[in-house]
Amino acid sequence: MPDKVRVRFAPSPTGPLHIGGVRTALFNFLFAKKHGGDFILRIEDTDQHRYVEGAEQYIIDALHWCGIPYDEGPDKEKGFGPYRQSERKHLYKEFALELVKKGKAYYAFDTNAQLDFYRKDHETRGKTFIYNWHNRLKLVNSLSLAPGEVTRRLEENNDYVIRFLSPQDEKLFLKDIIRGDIEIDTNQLDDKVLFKSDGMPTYHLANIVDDHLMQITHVIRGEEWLPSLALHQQLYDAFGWTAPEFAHLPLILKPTGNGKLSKRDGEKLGFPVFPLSWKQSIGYRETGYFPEAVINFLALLGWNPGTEQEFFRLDDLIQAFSLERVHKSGARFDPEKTKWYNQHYLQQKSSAELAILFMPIVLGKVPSLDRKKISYIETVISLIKERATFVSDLWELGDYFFLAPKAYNTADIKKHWKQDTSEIMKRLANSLEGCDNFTSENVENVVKDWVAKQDLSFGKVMAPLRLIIVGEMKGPHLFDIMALIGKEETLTRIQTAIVSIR
RNA sequence: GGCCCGUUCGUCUAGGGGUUAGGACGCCAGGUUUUCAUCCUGGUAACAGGGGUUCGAUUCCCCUACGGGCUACCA
Repeated sequence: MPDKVRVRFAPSPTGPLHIGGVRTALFNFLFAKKHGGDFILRIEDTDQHRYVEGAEQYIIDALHWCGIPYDEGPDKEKGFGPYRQSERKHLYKEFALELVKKGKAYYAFDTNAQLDFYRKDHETRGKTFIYNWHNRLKLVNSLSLAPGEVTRRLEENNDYVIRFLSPQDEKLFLKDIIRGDIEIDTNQLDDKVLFKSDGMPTYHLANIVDDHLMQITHVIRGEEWLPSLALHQQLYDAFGWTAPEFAHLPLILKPTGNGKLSKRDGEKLGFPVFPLSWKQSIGYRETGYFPEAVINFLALLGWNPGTEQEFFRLDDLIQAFSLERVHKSGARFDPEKTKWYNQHYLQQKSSAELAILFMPIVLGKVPSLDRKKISYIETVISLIKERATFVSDLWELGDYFFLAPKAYNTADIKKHWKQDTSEIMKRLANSLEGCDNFTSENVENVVKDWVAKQDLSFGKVMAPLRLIIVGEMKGPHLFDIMALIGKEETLTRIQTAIVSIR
């Protein structure tokens, strides 16, 4: 690789970036950083009709949250800008005209209505209408019209588009880093519109011009672009430019059913497809996923290092990444594995980090809680975090550290609360009363000594005691819980239970 | 329909002419535990089918099937 590697992520601001787009951005970023190159964000907003307010900012925010920084972009001018195609509008027409001059493209005056008619008509006859060599002379364009007529139409400001003149009977040999060699017969290709009647370029033209001007060395994009590769290669050739190398990424497929993952699957199947929330659709961030988990999961979807390593942080990915190890086939999205990754990264975080994230949730449930009790929350988290996948799980897992049980699990009562249990608990409470230094160890000793003297089994005492303190048969070491909520609260809970159970 | 790309456990995947086809998620079972979970151990489960090539094919080639993408003055 002689030149400095420069790659770009070029989303269209037609809505929120979805998880497939994030992965495309990620792979671009990884490739750039692996080779010490630059990663560029370019906004492809050439379609004014589909422009969605806020989408561009969403893309920027999403990349930021994911931890995928770009070296150049709309808000990071580095001499190759502007990075928004709408602001580069003035550039494209002369390039389109250059191709017309070279005989590589031509004017076409067909109206949408005419074209629609041809398409529908062909369809009803079981055929496909393709605007190319076999019918372009029967259509309304500068190839079929007399030169004077073309000039007249242009002078009268008739609507026109500029189409690429796709060659006849040629074989194209294309190269893709992931897929290898691809052979295409140009007779199958259509004369794609390069320049629209609204004065804007189409994706194809703008893309090639900008990639060239921005000195992009590698184009890494989704597989949906593979059919356009032939056109793009021909465009580079027509301009006399050296084409970048191409890599087409396999698509991310729906977890179940057919087709690629779509924006609607999230709501239907109950998992996020967007990094951040967008209107009604909840995002990964808001669901409680850590960006590390999302990145790790996404990286392993369609790529793997060839080792058995499963956990990668961004820096590890940069080290290990290579396009050669990207798969050819589409990968089904698996929400379960994403959760597993999140659980892993949650475990990696310290109780102090988690306490900061958990605090607002606790405050929401117990508004009266002393904000200074962050160290208490930290201790709680250290006891329960190993069973959590999300920060939000922490409440369900440890609510009894903050509030006395409102009810007791009926199945557990049936199983563990016998005739004499109330009496036993009453006596246990008495002996606990005498425990002055209420630490986990001391409480444990007191209870054990007491049990030994009573001719009772330890289990027969512990089960109902857990029911009293927690409300059901769950949670960490019971004496840790008792010590943490304190002697007074422990005794209160025992009293409450004796009165309310049976 | 046409064109292009693909196909290893349910899912993500390793592997690659001779392997007991490996790992991970999930699921199941056992162990640990005062409970639940964690954790540990084990188990379940795959080379789409048919032809070649070859001493030998899951691996290479062809066909079929299936899956995916594209087929706009959208990107």
